[in-house]
Amino acid sequence: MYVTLANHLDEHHDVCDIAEAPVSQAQVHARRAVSVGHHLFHEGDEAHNIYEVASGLLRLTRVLENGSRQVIAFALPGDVVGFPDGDVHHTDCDVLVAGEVISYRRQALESGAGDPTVHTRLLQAALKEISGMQDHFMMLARKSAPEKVASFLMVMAERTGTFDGGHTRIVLPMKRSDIADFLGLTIETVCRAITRLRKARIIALEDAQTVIILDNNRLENAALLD
Amino acid sequence: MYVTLANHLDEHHDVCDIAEAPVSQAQVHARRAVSVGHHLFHEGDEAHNIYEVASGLLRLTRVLENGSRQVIAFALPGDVVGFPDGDVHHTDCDVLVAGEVISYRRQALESGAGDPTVHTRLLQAALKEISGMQDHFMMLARKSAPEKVASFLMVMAERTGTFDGGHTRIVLPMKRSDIADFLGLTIETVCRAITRLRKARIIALEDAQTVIILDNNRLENAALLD
DNA sequence: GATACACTTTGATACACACCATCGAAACGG
DNA sequence: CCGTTTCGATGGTGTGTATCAAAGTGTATC
Repeated sequence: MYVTLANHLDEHHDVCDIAEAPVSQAQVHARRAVSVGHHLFHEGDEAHNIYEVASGLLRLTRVLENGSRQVIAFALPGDVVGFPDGDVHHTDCDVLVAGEVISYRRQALESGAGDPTVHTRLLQAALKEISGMQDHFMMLARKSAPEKVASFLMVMAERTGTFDGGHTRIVLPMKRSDIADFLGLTIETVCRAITRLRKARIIALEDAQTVIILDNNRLENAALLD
Repeated sequence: MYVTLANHLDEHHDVCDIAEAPVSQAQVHARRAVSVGHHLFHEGDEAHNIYEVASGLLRLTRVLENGSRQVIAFALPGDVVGFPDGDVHHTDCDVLVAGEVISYRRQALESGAGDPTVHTRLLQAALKEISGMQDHFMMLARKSAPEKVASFLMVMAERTGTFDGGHTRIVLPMKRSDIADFLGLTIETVCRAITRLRKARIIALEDAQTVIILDNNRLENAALLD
């Protein structure tokens, strides 16, 4: 199963290792709390920092001329966001779930002169991002609506799911409109896909934000509904 | 107008500057001719090199479990391809138009220890790639078929177009199926979109591969056809 | 507890695009 | 020269998803 969200770094390399590692260069990075609704940066802002999510959930968005919005990615703990294009950020980034981020100076990525560990780490994050986005291409271009929603749930389960009585429980902190804008669908289509998964007893909803995966296998091949 | 193909490097910094620059590190890069049909790498291959296109046209593809193919990008002169995910390539890459590529050792990107000029250049190419792919997201997810085709023609015109009696001429070396797989459409839909643009006198076809842009303005807002 | 608002869900309809089939043109090989 | 193949273009049909509309659910406010 490939990852369609922004990519997590090597899981064996815990975020805290970095955040609390001895600082070899002054001002290389700093941990910082962020609250819901706060914008880390806007599209067009000069890019001073790159951020690694320590906890919480970020949303990266972009707006088309016609006003339609695309959610580029949801950034979960371990993800790195804010890779600049030239000198500026090319997406908006705001906070959906409060948490902490580690900010790195842009130079930590762009120059090999600083801490080589951080440099390599950020670089690998950028490369993983490219790979993950290519996966996302496949999904946007080639999957049906139910397949997209099922894939999304699978990825969220893999990354944020908790076990609970033999089943996996997922919390979806984002709104249906965010999911729709992430998958290239409408809100209604997302709802319907979820409803059909529910009626097929593949998933169950505790509430609108909380999904229980009842049948992982069928969720994987969720193209064949009804 | 944003770029939906793989991203060109700074145009003022000609490819040849690098290719023929004094080599400060042995084995840093090598120029090499590639012929039509040749594969530079396959998905899953161990990634030894990163390639910059000097001339010709490359195609990056990926295949879904169900067999459907996605063209991730067409790589034109100035583009860099083959950014690894971990140790392996995550796309296929083959040659659509013969030309020359400059191959760099993967270390030239991943380690800051080598030639810093090359390192920075490859890194910036990777960052531009991320930005360009985000643009491509917008197109795949949010644009209609005619808009996608029009955008594609605009980008090709911008990058490869030649002027000819007041109009821009574009050569499309790839097949309709490649364009379709790039845009997330079917061959038929691409053909029909082109036909409608032609009947609306926005473009003209010299032959199937050669497009003349008759009305740039209307091509930009090509949602409103008929 | 009543009202208001935001969000989710469900229903009905329309249409864009996929799918299937056909045909013409060009390229190729015997 | 003519069969074969490949590619592009076009027509007809079906369906998945967008769109429009409205009801349902939860949460905050007074």
